[in-house]
Amino acid sequence: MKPTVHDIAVHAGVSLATVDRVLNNRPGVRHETRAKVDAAVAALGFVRDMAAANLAKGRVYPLTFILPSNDNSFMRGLAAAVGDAIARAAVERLAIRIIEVPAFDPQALVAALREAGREKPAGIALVAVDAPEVRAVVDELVEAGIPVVTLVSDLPGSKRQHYAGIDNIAAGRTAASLMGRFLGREPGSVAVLAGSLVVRDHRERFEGFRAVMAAEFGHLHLLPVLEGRDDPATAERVLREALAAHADIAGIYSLGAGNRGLVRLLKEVRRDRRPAVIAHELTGTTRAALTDGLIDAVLNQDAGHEVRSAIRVLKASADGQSVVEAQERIRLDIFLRDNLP
Amino acid sequence: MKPTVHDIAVHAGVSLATVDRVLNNRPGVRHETRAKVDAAVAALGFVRDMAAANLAKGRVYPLTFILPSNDNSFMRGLAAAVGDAIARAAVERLAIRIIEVPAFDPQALVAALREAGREKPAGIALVAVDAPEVRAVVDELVEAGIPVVTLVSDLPGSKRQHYAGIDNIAAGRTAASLMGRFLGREPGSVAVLAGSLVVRDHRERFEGFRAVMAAEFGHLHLLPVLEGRDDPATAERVLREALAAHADIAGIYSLGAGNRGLVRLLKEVRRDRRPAVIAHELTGTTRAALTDGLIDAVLNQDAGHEVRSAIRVLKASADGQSVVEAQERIRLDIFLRDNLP
DNA sequence: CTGTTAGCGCTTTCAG
DNA sequence: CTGAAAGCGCTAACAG
Repeated sequence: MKPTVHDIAVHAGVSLATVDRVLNNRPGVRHETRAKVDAAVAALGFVRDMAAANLAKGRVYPLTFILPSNDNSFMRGLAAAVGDAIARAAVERLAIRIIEVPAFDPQALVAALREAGREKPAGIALVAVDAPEVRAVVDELVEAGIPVVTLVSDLPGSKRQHYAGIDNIAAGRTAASLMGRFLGREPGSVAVLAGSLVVRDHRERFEGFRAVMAAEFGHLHLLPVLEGRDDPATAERVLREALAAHADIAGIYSLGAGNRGLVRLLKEVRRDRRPAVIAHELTGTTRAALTDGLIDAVLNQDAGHEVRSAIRVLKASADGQSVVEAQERIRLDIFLRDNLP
Repeated sequence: MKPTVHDIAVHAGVSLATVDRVLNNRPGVRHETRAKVDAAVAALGFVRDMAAANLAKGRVYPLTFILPSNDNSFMRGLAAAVGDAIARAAVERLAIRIIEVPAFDPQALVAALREAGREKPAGIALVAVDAPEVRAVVDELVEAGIPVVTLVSDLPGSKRQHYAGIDNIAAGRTAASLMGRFLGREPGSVAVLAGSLVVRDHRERFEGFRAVMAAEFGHLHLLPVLEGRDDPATAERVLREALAAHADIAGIYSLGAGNRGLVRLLKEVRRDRRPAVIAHELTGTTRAALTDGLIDAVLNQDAGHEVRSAIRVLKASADGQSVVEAQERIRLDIFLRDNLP
């Protein structure tokens, strides 16, 4: 039978209360007593029953999610995933609160983090904006003992516990490999449509894409990055101009959002002259385009998985437990017409 | 505050014991009483605290995994994943038992299922062999109230609760799409290396592959399937013969195991004459070959995810709970050199 | 058929 | 600094 606190108490010759104090590193226990308990724990191979502990404590995990109020399909999906988590909140002892902040606004994010921190939640998840002041507050929070994880967009160099998102450099490299393979040996130009290169994910994707294109597919010419601001209309306009200016565009890599504009444009292109197209995020638009043969591949991150992972990590971190590493690695999904979920 | 059994008891004007009886559909409660309790549950929005219930019951979930004693990398990985689960068994209230059976042997599998069933576990997971007698025992077990899930290889038409594995037809289709794209417009032959077409996964992958090749890439010629018996030496031999017989082989789809033989052979081929190669399962061999540029893409299923999913589903099924559907869909991973984990 | 009572393993007052 | 006792939400005998 698995040993319980009771067994530990007997073995160590102390009371339950003392065992509990030691187990939870609470003050008010003599060094020697502590040692006796530790010895008993080791001797009996005791592992705490977290479920019972949580029951006794009536513990709930107040978690705060800070999400950009960006209105694109992906962010809506992310918000929906958090909503799903809220639906399961009762049974998982969660109390999830969402704070919305304007996108790409470091100041707003800092303010939101401060606000979140004041309520001393069991953990905070945020879609990071890569700015020094954000890094500073995150570090403060972590040092104050509040676990923080970044979601979708990371904050490297900060003290955040974990990043629940894909490797964007690998995503860009993968896109380049696929593009190169799809285009074959004939020369041509490749256009890249980003939201904005001031955003870290987009910059990293481009970086990875550029690197592999240069190293492996020298016969393809990479055009200057087009910035579509994640906005369908803008994306359509800049792409239309690019297509007009460069007759030899054989491929398009859309690494940001706003793919509705891209797809509208693609529909106008004669089927046999359509470029190879790789886009990000499986949404209604990209899924339909994939099915219709307008887009050739979609690189995706699973928002549901990211949110569940963030929650698992925050919970575990809140009570000093470890996680199944492999389970928390967010995968880059590659969707073709044939393996749509 | 969340309502508890106590609140229900008061609201319904009955005792705790009666509430418990109703909640667990235990016999010995008058219809009217039952209705009162149900009403109270609905009125107060009561949700049972499974953690507390499990604590009171001292519940553990004895689960039985029936795995083939096949010695290939993938099956070893699967066994390792079950091993990881066993390591976490204590904290998750699991008692996992593994039964090994000879691969592809319906009789042995039937015997193992019978044996597993006699111990009345909380659930059974098996790598199915697609045979009527297996289907029959599985159905018996399910009807006897033991949840059953198939792992990696499904048993369609049976009463199994769930299939924790990839869609193999989609996998084959995806392989074909990639192959077609990789090869471009020039004609050529494509070889398919299977373990054996009597195995359902392999048959389905081939089916999907063939369908897309025929529909989309008519200029490519699909050679008759080679059966390598998931054995490196055999695979190497049959492939070598095929390459000798058909000088125009431009692509190889290896949809089974035994890729060590394939890779050995590929190393002999002059770099500029190397065919496009797509294989299944990310193992040491395929990973290295991917890195070295000998294999172009690897389709993979995450054994760890499959095992964790099977456990979640069995547990949930054992106590009549529902699962997060999206979380239990096993994805087909596509790995290129650039997105290796 | 229904209620009472004593736990499950851990935490938490409140006294010593 | 340490211990005794009550209780988290639920279940399981055992009586009625």
